[in-house]
Amino acid sequence: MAERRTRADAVSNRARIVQVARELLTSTSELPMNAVAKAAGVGQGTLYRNFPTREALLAEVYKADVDVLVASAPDLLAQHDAAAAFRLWLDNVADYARVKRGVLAALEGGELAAGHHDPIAGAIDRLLAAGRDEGTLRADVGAQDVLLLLGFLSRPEAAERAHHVLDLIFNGLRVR
Amino acid sequence: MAERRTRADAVSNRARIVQVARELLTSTSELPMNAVAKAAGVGQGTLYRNFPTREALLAEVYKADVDVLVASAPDLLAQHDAAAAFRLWLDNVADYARVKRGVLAALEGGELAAGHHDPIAGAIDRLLAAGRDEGTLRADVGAQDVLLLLGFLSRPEAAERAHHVLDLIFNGLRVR
DNA sequence: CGCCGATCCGGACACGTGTCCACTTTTCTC
DNA sequence: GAGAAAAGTGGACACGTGTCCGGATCGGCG
Repeated sequence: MAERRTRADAVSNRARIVQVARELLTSTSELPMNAVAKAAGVGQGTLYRNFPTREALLAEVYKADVDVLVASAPDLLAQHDAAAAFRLWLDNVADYARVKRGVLAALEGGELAAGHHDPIAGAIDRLLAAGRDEGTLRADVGAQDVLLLLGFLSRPEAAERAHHVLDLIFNGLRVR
Repeated sequence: MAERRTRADAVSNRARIVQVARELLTSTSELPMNAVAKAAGVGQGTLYRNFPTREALLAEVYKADVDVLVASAPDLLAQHDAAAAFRLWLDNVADYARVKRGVLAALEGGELAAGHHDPIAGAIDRLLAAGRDEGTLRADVGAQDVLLLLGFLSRPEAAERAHHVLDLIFNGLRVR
């Protein structure tokens, strides 16, 4: 029995990778995986074992930001009716997206896998449920749908039209 | 003056590339550029000069399909009111997207460049304009917005929810 | 017909991604 | 503390993308 604990060097390696990635992202928005590996002083194998995809790494780097975003949902719900809260939350997402494309990439890697269940999806679910109870948002909408619609934010040309398109999306989610 | 005409071999090469690409796509949905080059018996340079991006190549391959899609817009408008026509057209897009992801990729490469002006955008503009005149579709929507929203179709997990999400989008574009 | 220069060819390169596995290091056990 | 097994390492590889440029090739012209 007695599960072996994870090796000390493994932990520090993982931490150093995230650290290095964060630093690299301050200078450019590029994030070559092999550069991360080299800068962190680890091999490609180590990097990819810790973070199978670039998204996984970005998710870790921007975890804090994502957490703020997720946490803002209940706050908004406390201060506004569900529809307004939802609308405001969408704007928050857009703002984050504009500053750091990475946040977007992170949430796009959305875990469809079992157990893990994406916190962003959770936040959206909350907002949708509130709107549903309130009778202002369509009942046939799931977080998955919203995530799909929000995907446009990752396109580079979306920046300017973002808020307008969000308007259209929001309009479509309201009950008629 | 007297513009030199394009060399005969250049023309045949271009044609052969498209031909080969089409054949490769019948077996798999993958389309490695270097494989195309090799199969067509040309160098990478030649391939990339003719089609700078994979999307450009796909656009050429699926040109016929896209043309059908574009041509269907006026037909639908002739037989239905603008809102219905638009809704039906969106379904057409989704159907094409499901069968051939390539069509999607093709239209996503949407020429923002001058002069060329994307035929798909043209079709959308027509539909939108009709809806605007009719008073059933929002006046503040551009083809660009619709294209952005339609982007979700290229995500692999969109397949099942596609029609539902299109419903939401359509709902958002209607006047309230 | 044959030359000349514009045009086009095509493969070598530089680079990034992601996988694989022989080897090293760490932890546990005694 | 010593030994062994497990856990982790890291760099070589295979592959795909896209660029670049020396040289072959074609079309125009005398």
